[in-house]
Amino acid sequence: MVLSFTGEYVQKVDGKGRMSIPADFRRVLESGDPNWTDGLTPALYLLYGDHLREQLQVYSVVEFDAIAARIKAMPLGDPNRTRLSRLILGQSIRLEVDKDGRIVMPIRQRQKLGLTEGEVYFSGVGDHFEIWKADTFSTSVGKGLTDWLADQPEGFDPLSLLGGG
Amino acid sequence: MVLSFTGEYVQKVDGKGRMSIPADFRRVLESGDPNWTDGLTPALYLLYGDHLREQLQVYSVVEFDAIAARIKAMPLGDPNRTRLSRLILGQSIRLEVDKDGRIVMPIRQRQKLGLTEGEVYFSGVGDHFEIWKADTFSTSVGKGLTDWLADQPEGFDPLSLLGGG
DNA sequence: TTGATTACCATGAAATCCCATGGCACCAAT
DNA sequence: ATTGGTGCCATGGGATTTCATGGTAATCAA
Repeated sequence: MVLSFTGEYVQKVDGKGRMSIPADFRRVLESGDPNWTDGLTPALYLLYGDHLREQLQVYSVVEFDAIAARIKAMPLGDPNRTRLSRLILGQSIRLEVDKDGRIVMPIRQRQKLGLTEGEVYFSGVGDHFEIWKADTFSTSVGKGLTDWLADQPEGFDPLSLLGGG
Repeated sequence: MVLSFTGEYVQKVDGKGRMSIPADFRRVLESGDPNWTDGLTPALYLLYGDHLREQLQVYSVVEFDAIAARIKAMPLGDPNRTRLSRLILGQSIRLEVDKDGRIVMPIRQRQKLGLTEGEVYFSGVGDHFEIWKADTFSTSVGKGLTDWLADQPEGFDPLSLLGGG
């Protein structure tokens, strides 16, 4: 059974860069780590490529491996393969969740979010989740979404945006 | 468990050509060296063939052996076998990581990167990693990538370049 | 001998481990 | 319903180890 990341959470980051991974997300990471068994802690892949502006992304091991395999399946000379290799493989780190349920995010990645310590915002997006500086998300992204909603007609259902069906 | 090389790191090279292999990469090299056990130091293969312009490549022992085996499996008369032999087998050196986690890169290979001492950039690419002169990478390759990203539409996700599913 | 290479130590910073605490939710028994 | 666990969760502090790096001594080669 493949679990998916849903929900949003705010956690603290201390001076060492430690942050608790929301328990619900840990369950998903565990289910997505082939090497995980009860009692162990799961691994994850933290993406920080240049295509990500103010956020980082986290994938489970199986999801990341699947992406890596698809990159590897592209023709060797393809410039897009090179770009993807640099952005996805080159700009990501494998991290282990520690036994207290935390990861230590390196200083470089924290700086990309615009913080060394403080609060981060986690947002589940199905096959991965995003990490934002809490301030950044609430003032820019969250704001943008509520503004957009305000422009929609009364009784608007976002599910109407679904294609196909 | 086969680990893969991910992430990017900048390290210093001193006048003797010594450079630390990023700790994460050492873990991958260890897992890819059949002769490695706890307490020992792993070996690696440094490729500097003429097909590599301003970079060098490093493969773990198992990965390199696999490539070597595929070359040997080609027909003896095949001119491509000869070419591959020269570029991959002929233009590579086996090195041992020392107990401080460093390798000594010979002067010839450093010169190929355009440096004798200074800073080098490591970039993980899955089954191997690349070594660049730090300046070269940031001004040419890194620059090219960010320029390309700037040309993409707002909210562009590089994963959309993946083929198949 | 002399220059180059290799092995061995030293150090500050950073990362990791281990333990401790308070809070909240869930369950059971009164 | 109230009380008292029991356990997981988020968070903090201190001690310990690892990393990256520089320096010095020993070894090797010509």
